Amino acid sequence: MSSLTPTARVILGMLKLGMRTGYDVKKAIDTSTRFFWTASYGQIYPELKRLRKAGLVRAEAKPRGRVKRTVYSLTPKGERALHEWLTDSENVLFELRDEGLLRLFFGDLISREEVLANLRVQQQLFKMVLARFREIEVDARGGFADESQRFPHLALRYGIDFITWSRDWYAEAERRLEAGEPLVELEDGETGGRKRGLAAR
Amino acid sequence: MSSLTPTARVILGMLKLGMRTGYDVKKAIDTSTRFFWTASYGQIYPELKRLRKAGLVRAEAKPRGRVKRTVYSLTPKGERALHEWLTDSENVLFELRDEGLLRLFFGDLISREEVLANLRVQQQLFKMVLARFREIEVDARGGFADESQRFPHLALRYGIDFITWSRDWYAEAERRLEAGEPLVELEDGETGGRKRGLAAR
DNA sequence: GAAGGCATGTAAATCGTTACATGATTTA
DNA sequence: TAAATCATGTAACGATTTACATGCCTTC
Repeated sequence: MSSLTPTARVILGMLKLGMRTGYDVKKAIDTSTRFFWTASYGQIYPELKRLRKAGLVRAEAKPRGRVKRTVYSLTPKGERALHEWLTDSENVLFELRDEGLLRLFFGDLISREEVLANLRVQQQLFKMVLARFREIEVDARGGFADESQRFPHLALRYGIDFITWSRDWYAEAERRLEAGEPLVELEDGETGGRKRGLAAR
Repeated sequence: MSSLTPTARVILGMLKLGMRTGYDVKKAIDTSTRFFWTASYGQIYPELKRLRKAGLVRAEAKPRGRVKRTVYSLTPKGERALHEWLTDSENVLFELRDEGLLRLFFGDLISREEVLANLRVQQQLFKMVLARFREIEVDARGGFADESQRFPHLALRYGIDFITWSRDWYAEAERRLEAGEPLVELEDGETGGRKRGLAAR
């Protein structure tokens, strides 16, 4: 099992992808993994120091003019730890915290109109997120999206596709609630009977 | 804006849905919102005490035999706070932490075979999650799924549909990587040109 | 009589955000 | 010359998990 802290995982990867300073790493996170893996300065700088003490990264003072600046890179030990984590399939962390869904869960406690309003607000939020994603996708041409770095783009695609799917799911839920149709379809049998999800198309 | 802590939100809702003890609330969370909203005993019991001090819930000692037992219910103030939160559209919390995606993001740092292995492991995990979800959906007949409580079932449906979608997305990514096809399709124009997501069907 | 479920709690550790502080360099 | 960006860091607070501790009641 990998013993890297959550923040260490993204730091080591970003350093390997060419980021050099803590500031760089933070910027890269904010423009790429932010949707599914965040980290703040309050995590990054202390973690870089821990990683240095543990011998996974080396630090070099590389001031730019009079500005102090520390450039980090992976040690062989850090390379090994990164590769080990990337190919380890135990306990893959997956956490979701979705307040919109929690509200939907409690939909029976408010009026139909209030639920409809919530469903519409959610769709608006998804549309705003999508707009931001699309900007990033265009910007990214200069950043990660060259031949040797296809996967950052693929992960971004997952984000766009997921939010699109989710927006459509909410739209369908709204439509059904408005039309007075059953919210969830009845099961067909256990086997083979491909269960049509609410937003299946 | 709602000032309820994350744990308070789910506790108040669960009490309103009929849960009575801290233990009940925990069990309800574990069998229903766990996928998108968790809470541990270490959160729930202290939070119940805070809510009582704040006057949002009342606590009655209702021992069962010799076992001490505290039964909670909402005060009018608690009802108001719950309703306010359920209909408040500011700052809707959405957080995702997905290690599988982070690994995919760093796919350029490992071999094609290793990426394929990761994609397959992810699909297996999704299938296991789906199996658990389906059990819950069947069990839930006795719990939430009566006429007056349709929305818990709908939220569960979202979970099932989402994981199903995600599994399919990973399957398509695997297929493309195996076939040597481009991982992300090129854009067609800005307008109207319905961008086909990787796993669109 | 053993196992599992009901029930309540705390302590320690970890994880993470937010707000603050500082100052140089580059660009408009 | 003002604003944005580069760059590093800390302190306080808040959220959360894990592990531990306890003991009764119900079902097999």
